[in-house]
Amino acid sequence: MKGGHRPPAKMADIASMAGVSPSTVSRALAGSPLVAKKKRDEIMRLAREAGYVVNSTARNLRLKRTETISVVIPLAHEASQPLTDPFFVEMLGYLADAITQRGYGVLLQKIVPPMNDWLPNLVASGRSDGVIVIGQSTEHQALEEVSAYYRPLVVWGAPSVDQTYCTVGTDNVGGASRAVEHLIRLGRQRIIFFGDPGLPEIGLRYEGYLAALENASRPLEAKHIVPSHLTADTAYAAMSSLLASEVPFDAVFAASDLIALSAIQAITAAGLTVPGDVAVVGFDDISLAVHGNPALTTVRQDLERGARTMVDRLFERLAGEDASSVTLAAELIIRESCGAKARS
Amino acid sequence: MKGGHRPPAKMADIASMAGVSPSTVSRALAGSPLVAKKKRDEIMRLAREAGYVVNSTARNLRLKRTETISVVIPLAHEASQPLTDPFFVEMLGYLADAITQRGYGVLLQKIVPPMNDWLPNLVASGRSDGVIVIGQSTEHQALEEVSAYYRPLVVWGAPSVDQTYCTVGTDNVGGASRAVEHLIRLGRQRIIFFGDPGLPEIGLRYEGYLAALENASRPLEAKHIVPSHLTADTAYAAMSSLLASEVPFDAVFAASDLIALSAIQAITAAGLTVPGDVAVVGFDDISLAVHGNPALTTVRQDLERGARTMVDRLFERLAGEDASSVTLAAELIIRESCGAKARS
DNA sequence: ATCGAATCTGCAATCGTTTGCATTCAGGCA
DNA sequence: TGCCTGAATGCAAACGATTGCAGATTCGAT
Repeated sequence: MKGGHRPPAKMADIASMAGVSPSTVSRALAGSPLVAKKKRDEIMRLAREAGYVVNSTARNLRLKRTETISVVIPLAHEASQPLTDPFFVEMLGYLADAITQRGYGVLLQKIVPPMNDWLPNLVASGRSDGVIVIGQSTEHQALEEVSAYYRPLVVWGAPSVDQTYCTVGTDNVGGASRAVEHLIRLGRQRIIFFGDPGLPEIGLRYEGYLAALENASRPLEAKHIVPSHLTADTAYAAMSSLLASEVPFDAVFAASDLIALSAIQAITAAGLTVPGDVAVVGFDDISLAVHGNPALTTVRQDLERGARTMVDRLFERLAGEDASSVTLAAELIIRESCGAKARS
Repeated sequence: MKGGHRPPAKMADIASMAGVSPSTVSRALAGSPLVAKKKRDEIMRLAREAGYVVNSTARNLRLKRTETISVVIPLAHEASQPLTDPFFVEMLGYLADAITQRGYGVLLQKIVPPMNDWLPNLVASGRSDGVIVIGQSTEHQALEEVSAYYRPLVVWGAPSVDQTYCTVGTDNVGGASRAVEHLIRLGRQRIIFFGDPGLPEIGLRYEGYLAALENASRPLEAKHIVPSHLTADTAYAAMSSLLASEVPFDAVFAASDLIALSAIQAITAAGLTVPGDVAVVGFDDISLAVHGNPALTTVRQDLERGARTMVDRLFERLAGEDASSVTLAAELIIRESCGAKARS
């Protein structure tokens, strides 16, 4: 029935079965009206019964396209660790959906930045028709260079002034300041920024944090910033040592949910309560945030929409249009992790 | 320098630059000793400067291989939801690592099971040299059929008697019974099995659960089993209604960490404590387990090793060897979620 | 019967590599 | 000089599809 055993059938095989030329088979399978309906159906039936599927390598070569999109995940931090960050992963899932829906394949690429010409090479290899990069990480320069001559490239992240490549991202500044304003409104006095402002997106969140403090005429004390890489483990350690250092604080604005959740653990482990002693706000709204204990107040990035937008933009660019960068709104999601302060 | 602008250079271009034939360029780039060292270096230099990269589509066609592995994720439950299950995702990460290390690409495929001939089609399309399926889900039949004629196929999951395809998986029975024995040793009286024994792997975990109870001469009460699909949301709801139903229990053995974490939330939300009132054990040891609140006691599946094993097996099969199924040991990881019982 | 148009179908070139085989060339030896 | 060997190179045929163009067939109308 669905056979296709030893060497998989090729178009010529189907052709001789049907007593026609390969051209006709090709046209028939493409549903071309050039071949008579009756013969077309007959050929399709034969092909199905033989379990024939066109060889996409050959097809791609002839058509000069691959119907495949590369999704690359640059892992600046986390060394060679397997992609563990839920943010990447959720984004990847949505991207896979959006790309698959268009009938394209998803080629997954992990990049650990000491690699040098990965982007130009990826582009030149012709393995995919377009490239989506999740996060600029430290690769701004490489992205900039390639985008000068390669159109179908879309990057998740923050737009910057000197940048020509197309980004899609969340309003980091606005989202962050809304979160911090919320903490201030709740009466929190000393709000820590927990994250590494050196990375493009985090830098913007830091800006939003500063803006909110300034707006409320709160002075910034330097020790309220904690540069920290974005892994769960380092975040836990950083928070623990911060707690041990006896720097006083009653709120934490974490640059991502992942480190926010780690921070909560560290705080709880130190015998304090969240939100009683310390309020915590995250950023991202990964699916775990709502399941955290306590559930995490956070700034929501709409990844589904973001992913769809990136894919839309990418296909516009594939079609020759000149899609430009987009910034998506961020939404503050209020949950339990920054409720009422304990009286002391 | 690294140029390659309009139409990307082809081999013939490099050939004419170097004043040789494409054959020579091809051989030079492959490092063949057939072309004189001096000329070889010259050609390589030229190619690098021109930013030339061989077109892999053409190469693949000629060589009849793609240097790409398909990784497919069947989503039996969760409808069309984007891959959110951390188990899949961690596995995917490790697989991507192992595959990339061999210089192969990773083609990601999400399957939502009402699709019919996805596997035969995937295999026949020639887009990849081999296929790894993460979880048998409900697709046992399809796997069985295809494996009859297609060798390079490896599946994560449980081996079953009538099965010819190659699986790699954890010792579900042993792991589960060790977990339940641990609960019994801690003095827990009524242990719920929380999960859907209908799925292959879960079924084995259920077997282990039964075996442990039987060993301890504990009777099984039917209401101690909760069939439940594996999403975080449905698990929360199921646990909530179980708590509301006033069925008495003091321990839960959850079929996965994901639903274990949800269960903990539901239990906490109902005003009970973990592990004081209810002890909870999970299965998988996803990276979140250790960061849970409380940290989750669980049966560890060594996904890194599992992924590597799958890839090893796959490449053996690609090489024509006849790699057979493997079962990996499971390890009980004791953390906070099933400590001492509260006295009542 | 002849012609024209309308339908189908097949030929052959093409996509960019790789590689078996033939060819060229240089140099060594008789 | 002539011949042979070996190293280095190029020719041309794949790989398996798609498609412009030309050829074949049918049919109706004159």
